[in-house]
Amino acid sequence: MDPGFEARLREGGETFEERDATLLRAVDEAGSLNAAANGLGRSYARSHERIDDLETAFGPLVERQRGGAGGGGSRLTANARRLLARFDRLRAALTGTAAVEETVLEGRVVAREGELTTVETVAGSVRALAPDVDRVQVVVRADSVTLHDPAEAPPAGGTSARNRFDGRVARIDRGEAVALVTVAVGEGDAPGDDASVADSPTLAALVTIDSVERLALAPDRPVVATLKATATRATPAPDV
Amino acid sequence: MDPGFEARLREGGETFEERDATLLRAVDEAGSLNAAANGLGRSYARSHERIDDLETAFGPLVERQRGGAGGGGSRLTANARRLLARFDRLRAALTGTAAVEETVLEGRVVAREGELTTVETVAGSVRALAPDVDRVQVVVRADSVTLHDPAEAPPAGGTSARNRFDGRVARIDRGEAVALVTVAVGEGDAPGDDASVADSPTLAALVTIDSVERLALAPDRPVVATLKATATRATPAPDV
DNA sequence: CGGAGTTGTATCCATGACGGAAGAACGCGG
DNA sequence: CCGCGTTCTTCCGTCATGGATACAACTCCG
Repeated sequence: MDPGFEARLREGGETFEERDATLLRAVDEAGSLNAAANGLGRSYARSHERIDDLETAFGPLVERQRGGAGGGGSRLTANARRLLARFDRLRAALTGTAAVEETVLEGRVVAREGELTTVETVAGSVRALAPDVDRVQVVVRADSVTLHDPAEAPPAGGTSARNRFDGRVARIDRGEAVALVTVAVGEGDAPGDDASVADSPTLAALVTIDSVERLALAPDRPVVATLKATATRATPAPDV
Repeated sequence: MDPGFEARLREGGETFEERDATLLRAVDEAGSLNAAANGLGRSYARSHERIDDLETAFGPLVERQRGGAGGGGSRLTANARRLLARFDRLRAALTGTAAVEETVLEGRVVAREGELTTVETVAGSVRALAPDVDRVQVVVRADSVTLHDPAEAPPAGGTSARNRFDGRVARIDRGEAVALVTVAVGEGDAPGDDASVADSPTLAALVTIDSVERLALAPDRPVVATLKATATRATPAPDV
């Protein structure tokens, strides 16, 4: 079951989406709306209409010229390029979060100040942004977990990363440039107690290969994981 | 222009989306598919068909019972509840990234190891995940920036947060439980030089009110911002 | 001056999605 | 044994989407 999404930009009742982005890009490459629509296997008339609609909401997108050398053509405006870049950024951000590994911890809310809560989980207590229910799932995205050398871990008061877990490396999955480090964060496990590592809850952290080497990460090495409360979101737990 | 998305879960050619989630939730509340479809203003026949299709891809979702007390009814399976929870987590994660403030820095790629690059920007050099182009926009999400007390900032080698900026607080926008802190990260600005703060590039950081107080953050106070390379994504810059 | 290859604009039509309606099967309760 | 409110199944009308086609307008070029 793989997660996905469809990115959108809304403005003035009109929504710009993937389909529109590919159309604009095709116009940019082909130099004419006709060729673009043709190349995409879409009808010229609809594409033309679509661009008209988009322009009323997002401002001028293509400069059209009819007649002339080669019969004319269309070019993207600077506004259109900015729109495309904005759309790309949104999609990149969403792609990141949709694709990245995540750790899910079930727990219950034990304190709350507005949206900010303290959630008690098997891995200890976590500060997270949570909706107004009692039992929640805390979602920790692997790319939001920072790992530290225990000797040099920042003191609890000196940083805005308010969640801190002492743990030990359980596993390292190396990729090309990044590595997924699984950290056992069982609360009361004594160092050297093998059984506890196998059983304790884990937290996945996505770090660069570089960091793996700088921190000399290896299975069973102690490590400190920190994560920001504002990057930690909770959702209602399923009441099975 | 506000960003948005449509979350999806794909499995076996079928895609589960918002519409389906609301249908399942309505069945859960109403206790019968008939009442659910009716309440949503959707046709029973279509809703029934849709659930059938979803079940062939995602496994059993509703236990149907026809006849009996009250004519029967439908209840969600545990599988359906897990699916809903999974969908909620995805949506929550996407909502977070779509809604959060972001800082965009233009720059050029000066080094690359696979997907991991070093990008030179006005705010200094940043390690980020970037596609294979020369000029990029680096996107830094405010909830991925961690702030530190300069005196207690972790040494560069002892943490997996590989990007580090020394700066000063430019502005603090307090919310209910969180605050958006704008940090001036100009490279060579001398402390006390007011003009440089106004001109230098800024980085937005989303932290809890709590952290604002612990770190005694206030305009013009020095602060260290760190962020992970794996949470920093770049996209091609628009070639205007 | 005509041809070429566009941009505009209008119209037709195939397809799919959806609601509405109608009817059969079901099983508990009165 | 009958009625009720479901779940199932089928058929039809409607609407939105989008391709296909046709045609006028335009302007540079040979």
